[in-house]
Order: sequence, then C-alpha cells, then structure tokens
Amino acid sequence: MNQKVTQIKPVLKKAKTRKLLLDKAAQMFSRQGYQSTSLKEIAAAADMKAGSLYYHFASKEALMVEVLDQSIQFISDTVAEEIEKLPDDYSFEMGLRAFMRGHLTAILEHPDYTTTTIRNNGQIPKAVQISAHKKREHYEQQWRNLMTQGKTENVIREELDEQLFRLMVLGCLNWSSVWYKPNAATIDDLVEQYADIFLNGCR
Amino acid sequence: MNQKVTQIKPVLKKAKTRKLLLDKAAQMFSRQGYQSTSLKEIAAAADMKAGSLYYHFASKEALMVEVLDQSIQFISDTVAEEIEKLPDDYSFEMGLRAFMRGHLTAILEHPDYTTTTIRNNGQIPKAVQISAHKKREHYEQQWRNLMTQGKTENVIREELDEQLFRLMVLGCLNWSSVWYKPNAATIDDLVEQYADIFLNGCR
DNA sequence: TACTAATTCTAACGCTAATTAGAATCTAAC
DNA sequence: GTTAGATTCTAATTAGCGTTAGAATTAGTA
Repeated sequence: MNQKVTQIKPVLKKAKTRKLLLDKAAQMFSRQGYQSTSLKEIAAAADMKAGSLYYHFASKEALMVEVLDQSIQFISDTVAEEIEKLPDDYSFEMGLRAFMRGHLTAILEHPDYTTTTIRNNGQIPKAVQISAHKKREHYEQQWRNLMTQGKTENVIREELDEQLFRLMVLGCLNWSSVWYKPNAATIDDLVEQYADIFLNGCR
Repeated sequence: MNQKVTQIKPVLKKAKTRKLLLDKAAQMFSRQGYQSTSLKEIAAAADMKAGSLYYHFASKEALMVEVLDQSIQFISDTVAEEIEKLPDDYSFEMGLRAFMRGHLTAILEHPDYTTTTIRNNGQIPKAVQISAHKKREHYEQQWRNLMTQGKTENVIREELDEQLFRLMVLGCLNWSSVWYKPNAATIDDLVEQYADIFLNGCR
C-alpha cells in the first residue's frame, strides 16, 4: 500500500528521451548538416552530456539512420492519409492534388525531419545513403503509378514525358521548403495554385 | 642571350594554380559538403599538401566564399548571354525560355560550382551566407522583373501570384540538379517541356 | 533503510582537422 | 653560378570530434 506511484512508466520515459534526442538531432541535422552537428550539441539541446547519448543510440550514424527513416515514413504516411480521404475510383486530377497536399504538408509542417533528407545527400556514409534510398523507392513508385494513370486518362498529353512531369512536380514541392515561411500562404493555397498551373498553365 | 625562355608568365601561373584549387574545392564541396571536405583532400586533388593552400587562400572559409561567388556569377552570366540573343523588345514568353535555358545550362553543365550553393545552405559560417545572399539578390531581381512583365502582358493570368510562379519555376530548375544525368535528355529538351507545361499545363 | 536496475556523467582515448612558422625547393634574371 | 623572390613542403600546435569504460547518480521496489 505504501507504494510510491510511478509517475511515468519507465519504458515510456525511455521512449520519450529517445524521441527528444531524435527530434533535436533532426532539427540540427536539417539546419547545419550531418557533419557540422556534433553529438555534444545534440546532447546539450536535450540537457545531457555527449557520452549519455550512447545509452540510447549506438552511434552518430545510427541516429542519422533513424532520422532519415522517420522522415520518409512521415511523408509517406501523410500522403496515404490524403489518399484515403478520396473515393476508391479517384481521378488523376484528384490524386495529384492529394499527393501534392500530403507531400507539402509533411515537408512544410515538419521541416526538421524532411529537409534533413534533402540537405544531406552527399555527406552521410554510403551505407546510410543506400538504406535511405531503398525506403524512398516504394514511395516514389506510388508517384510513378499516379503518372501512369494521368497518361491513360489522357490528362497528361500524348507528347509529354510523364516521368519528367513527375520530377517537375516533386522539384517544385521539395524546393518549397527552401523559401517557405509560415503565415505567408497556407499549404492549401499553395496546392491550389501549383495544381492549377501544372494542369492548365499560367495563361 | 643565354637567357632561358619564360614558359609561363609567373602571374599567370599563380592564377592558374588558384583556379585549379578553386575547381577542386568546388567539386568536393558540391559532392561532400563544406564540413565533410578537408583541406588535405582539396590539396591532394591538386597535387599539393594542405599547408600550401595558405599561400593562395587565407582560410578554408575564404575558399568557400570564392566558390559561392563564382557560382552565382556563372549562373548570372549564362542567363545574360541567353538574353542578349533576343531582340530588344522580347516577349515574356521568349524571356522565360531564355532565363530557363541560361539557368539550367549553368546548373547542369557546371554542377560543381552551382550545386555547392544549393547543398551548403546551412553549414557555412553566417558571414559567408549573407555575403552570398547579397550576390544572389541582383539576379533574383531580374527574375522578378520578368514576372512583372508576364503580368502586364497578361500571359500570367490575373488570379495567379506571379512571385509564387517564379518560385515554382526556379524550384523546378534547381531541383533538376538532383536527378539530372547527362545523356538522358538534352537541356534544350528540358527547357521545351518545362516551358510548355508552365505556359499551357499538362493537358 | 537497503537493494537493484536504469540512466547519466566524468574522464580519458585515438584521431583528424585547420592553421602556422620556418625550412626547403624551385624559378627567373643577372 | 649566384642571388632574390616565389612557391611548396615539413612538422608542430591547438582544438574538437566520436567513442568508450567505469564511476556516480537517480528512481523504483521491497
């Protein structure tokens, strides 16, 4: 009876610390890059000392792997959510809008994780790179399928290369994270104008 | 009479070595990032030892400043060349194509310098960042002017935000450096399809 | 209170980086 | 050949990194 109440389940507390460290790592990796971020800085941001990180992660590299994994997972999940809102037989145009909204939302609302993927292409160990690339493959395949649908629906004109079109769209979306400032425009506004121009052109 | 012939003007030889070092630095900065590239590597690529770099450059930071300067200068120059080919009273559509061709050519044919700008946004010292940003301003202003022209010519529709349109176009162009492989498509082909879609849409 | 396990810290290791001073080498001109 | 200047190298300094082992601390349980 005179047993102290456990404030937080220990297993939960550990998970919480892990998540905190991951968040801070994502934040600094995305802003300063992998090599420019020291474990000392990450630890300090979580009120710890560098050595203590090794209780939660095997190495700096392992930290990066998890950040990249969560990043692509997050984008993929957000897009899936948007797709589920659509009727089963959604059109290319509806699909395009949903994909764009999901991708943009993920990128712009959680820039710490997602821009890490973009910024650190060259400077992470090879093993980490190919691991991350594999994860991205499945997501990219979904985009490719969408483009094929656009082609068969004849919404993407005969003479256009639908894969180049895909790269255009993704380029626009990804680059948004470079200049986007909240308050300026809502994500829905962005999606509207992007979709309008990609479908109808500027004139 | 028995005077040896000077093979290279000394002032030229010095400039040549500087350029070689800059080229190698740009190459490695763009591929590995600023922090992941050591002066030892750069020097080795130019058949030198690390310490010798300091005869030509004051510091690693100074090296980066020059690479970034030349990068934006190069893009700006290439675009200017394309514009000069046009008649004085060129239309928005012609201007847009010329801007796109110049920008893409610079980015894709000299990726070492230009992708350095893109990749290293966060990981270079603050002073270097704002110096580079100032240089970019003038170039961006040219793009803004082009967009204003598109608006007055009414080629960019009333309800569209022409600055957002500019960011879309530049996003597409800049992102090309991430996936572009020579041999796949010529730069002119890219420009054609990009312009077609931005002006007319995909359908 | 005492015991135990979980968690964090401390202090050191080996390594590599940027930078520097001075020695060594090369080049061009007399 | 000698000299002076330009260019490169050598070797040392200093600082910071990721990592580790073990001590110290904390928190939960009896």
